[in-house]
Amino acid sequence: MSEKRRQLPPLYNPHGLEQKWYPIWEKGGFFSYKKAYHKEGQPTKTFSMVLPPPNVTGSLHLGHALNHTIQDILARYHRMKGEITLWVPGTDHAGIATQNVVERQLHAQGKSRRDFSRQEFEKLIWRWKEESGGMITQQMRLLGESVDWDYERFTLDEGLSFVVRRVFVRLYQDGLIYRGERMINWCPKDETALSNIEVEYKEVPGKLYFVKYFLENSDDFLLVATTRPETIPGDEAVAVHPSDERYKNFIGRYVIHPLNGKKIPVIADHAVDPQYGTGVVKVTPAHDFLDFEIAERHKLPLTNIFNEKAVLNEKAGPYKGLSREKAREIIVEELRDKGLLTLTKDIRHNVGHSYRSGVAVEPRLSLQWFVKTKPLAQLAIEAVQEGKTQFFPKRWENLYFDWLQKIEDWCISRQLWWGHRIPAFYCQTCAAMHVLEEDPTSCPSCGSSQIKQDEDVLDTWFSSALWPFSTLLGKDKTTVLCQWPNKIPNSKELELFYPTSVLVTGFDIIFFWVARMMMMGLYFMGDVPFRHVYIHGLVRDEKRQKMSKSKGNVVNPLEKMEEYGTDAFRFFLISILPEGKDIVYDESRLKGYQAFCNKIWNTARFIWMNQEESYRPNDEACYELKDADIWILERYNHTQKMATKALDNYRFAEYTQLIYDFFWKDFCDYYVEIAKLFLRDQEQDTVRYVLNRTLENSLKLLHPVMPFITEELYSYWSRPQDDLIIVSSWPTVFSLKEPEAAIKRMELTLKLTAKIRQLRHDLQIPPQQKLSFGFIPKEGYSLNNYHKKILIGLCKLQDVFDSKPEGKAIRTAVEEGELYLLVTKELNLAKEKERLEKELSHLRKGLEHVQQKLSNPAFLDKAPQELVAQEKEKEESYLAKMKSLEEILQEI
RNA sequence: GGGUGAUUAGCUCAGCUGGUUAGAGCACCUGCCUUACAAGCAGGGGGUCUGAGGUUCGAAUCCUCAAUCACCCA
Repeated sequence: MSEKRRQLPPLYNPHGLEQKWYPIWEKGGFFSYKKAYHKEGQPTKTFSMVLPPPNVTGSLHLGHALNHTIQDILARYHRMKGEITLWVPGTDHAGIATQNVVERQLHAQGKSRRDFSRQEFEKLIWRWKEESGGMITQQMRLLGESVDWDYERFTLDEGLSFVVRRVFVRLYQDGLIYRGERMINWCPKDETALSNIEVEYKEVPGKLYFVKYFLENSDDFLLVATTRPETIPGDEAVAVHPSDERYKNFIGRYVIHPLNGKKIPVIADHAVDPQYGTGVVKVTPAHDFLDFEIAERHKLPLTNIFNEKAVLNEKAGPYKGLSREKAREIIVEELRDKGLLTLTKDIRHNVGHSYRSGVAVEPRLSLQWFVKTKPLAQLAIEAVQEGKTQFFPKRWENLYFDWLQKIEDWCISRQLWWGHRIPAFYCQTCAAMHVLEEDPTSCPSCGSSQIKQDEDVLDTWFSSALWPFSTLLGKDKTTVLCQWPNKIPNSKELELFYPTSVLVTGFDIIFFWVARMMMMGLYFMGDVPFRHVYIHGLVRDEKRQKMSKSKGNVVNPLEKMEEYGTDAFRFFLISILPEGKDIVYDESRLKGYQAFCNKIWNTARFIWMNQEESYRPNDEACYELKDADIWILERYNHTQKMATKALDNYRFAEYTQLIYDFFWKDFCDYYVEIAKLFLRDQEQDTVRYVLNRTLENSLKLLHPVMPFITEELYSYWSRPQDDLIIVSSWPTVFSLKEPEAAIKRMELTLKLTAKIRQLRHDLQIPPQQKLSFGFIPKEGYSLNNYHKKILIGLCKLQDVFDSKPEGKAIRTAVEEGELYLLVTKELNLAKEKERLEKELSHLRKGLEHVQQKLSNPAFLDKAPQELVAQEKEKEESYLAKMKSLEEILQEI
């Protein structure tokens, strides 16, 4: 029989594995649920996820890498468990971000989008999208994501766009979408409305200006405190708190506007904070949320003095054409000249900024579209309260409830050209407005052909909110039309996979996305969009700072994958993932997991070096398992159970930790070392079987987090071509008949191993020098030749005797018996003595601890009897150990 | 101002329903190129679990207060 053995290089090289395996998986249809669906016939259990769609403009950052790896673990795990698994990928058109990219390009050519028609500009963006939009999906392949590319979606696909339109029309018909003139947050840079949650409040330095407003026909004045003097041209009143004694007499009188001399009233309103500034505020109804409310109550005129770029307009009179910053300078100057500015005070205050552009938002009165969110929010709250959707970790539910309970109407119109255009049509002839699923050719009211579609597009998050079902309805309008919302016939995917099993996302978009998907899913599908929501934290740098391009502390995952290998990188991300907290990026651990990959590689290498290439572990053969075999299989069983449980509970770091410990410590450090002793003996078949099976099952346990190396090594066993680890079944436990006695013997062997190694080190006996030990076990313990062979092998011994060896011997304390080292020459015992004394004091402390408990009558009385018995046992064991230690110390 | 979370070894973190002599990785120290792996092997040091009270037979774990830090909302 010619022995052909597989030769592997001694250093694991991850490069090339991604490129090798990913196309095999993708082209082979292994990511497609249909493979399992057709195999199994009628599905028993399904598993589905939708990927949070990244911006089509974006590239893979660390946050994506983490988020996607978590999902890939889940997808691969459930697929291996035999569940019909669908993971839907896709990208988001990202209104402002994408439009900005193309506008920047135009700007570089000295142009703006206004130099083009809307259609031309849209074409430019589409062209850009086709050219560069696929970058992130290519990067996702590098990460190994097992998404079903057949279901790849883009939020502006025909089908998805049609779903958006149908949803819009329906919500409008149901009175849940309306158009109205309201105060909204306006971004002067992008020249569009934003929703409330797209505004970030940042504490910035500012000034509080104290300005005199003289009373009509009087030398008396009210001192108004304001942070925004540039809005003074829009003032329509000054206001005080109704019960503020200082100003009671002024209510109902008039003051003279400090700039234009207009007469404006002094009003009383509860919204005024008497503690703020002087307790007198100016009211600028069109430029402040609070002032707008006050103005509504007091029927004040709304004077809008800014244009869409936050430049003062003709209503501001002489200040027309000034930017808000310039206007502030000039107005402050003018007030100072007039002697009306009495004081300025440096303060720090919160100013809203656009989360996209970063510029200060301008509260602005304008005509916009809104979703009436209260009724929808109620559905979303109840669904979570009833447990239809569960958050992991659970505490995130509080944040979700909080937000939904105080939710305000959602401004969904954006003054952009890139996105889903609002399907509202205005008749130029009869002024009627129609909201329609299909573009009309004439006005449904008067028949006029003079109709115009609304210029605005929808907030990108509006389409994202539909993602869990819009993606399952088909890419084209026709498939959507025949499937939804008509219940029959329904889409097969919708039936199989909605509600999706779990949504994986960061806490920062619970409001933006999770809550809104809940609202839309419940309203349109009658069920929650996902059963579970797994929330993970943000990745931060070593100093716990958020990573951002401007800080220059971004870590590029692709570089790290290149440097350390994708599997190591994935394992790293998951290992440092704390439950529901932010993640601190610590690269030293990444290096450690690179080493782990190498360890796996070399373990396989070792195993293959010792067997023929054609070797397959045969489950049918009758193996006589020895103690070490039983021990390692039991350790594996334990790991399998715990790791499976960890995955089922979304405890990802625990899952990786368990396998890491098992593989490296139990399997490599002990079992493989033991196996070396038997691989040339009679027992070799058994040992080889256990080595192969343990490795194989470990690879399977590892596959979800380390897909490439596991697939590579799995392929080295001779097996049918289509038998890939990605579609193998999740490993089960070995059935072991009454393994306890074997495990007990094995544990003693390993304990003696540790003891002997410790002694050798303490006595500074070089590793090469062979030693002899005698071990006399207490009753209930025994060592046979098998165990002795292990001891001899692991500890480099000459021999192990069953009695105290002849000649000078040093005794060492072990619970299970007496261990003697045969001394052949003078040894330095100082270090050993020191260690024993330390151990003795340790024991003394432990004993004290136990005796304290046992001397407490309340403990004996109230604690469970088992525990008391346990403590008594402990006490005895302490005493015994101490006694033998003391004896040994005396002997020394 | 309201809320949430954190505080455990030099660093990053486990420790889940109270019962361990408080764990891991990295870093550190000592000794080894033992033919799978020096990206390795063997051994080791290091913590009054932020502080103060309380509940309990028993607290890193539960409660209260305080301190510090972080994040979210206004």
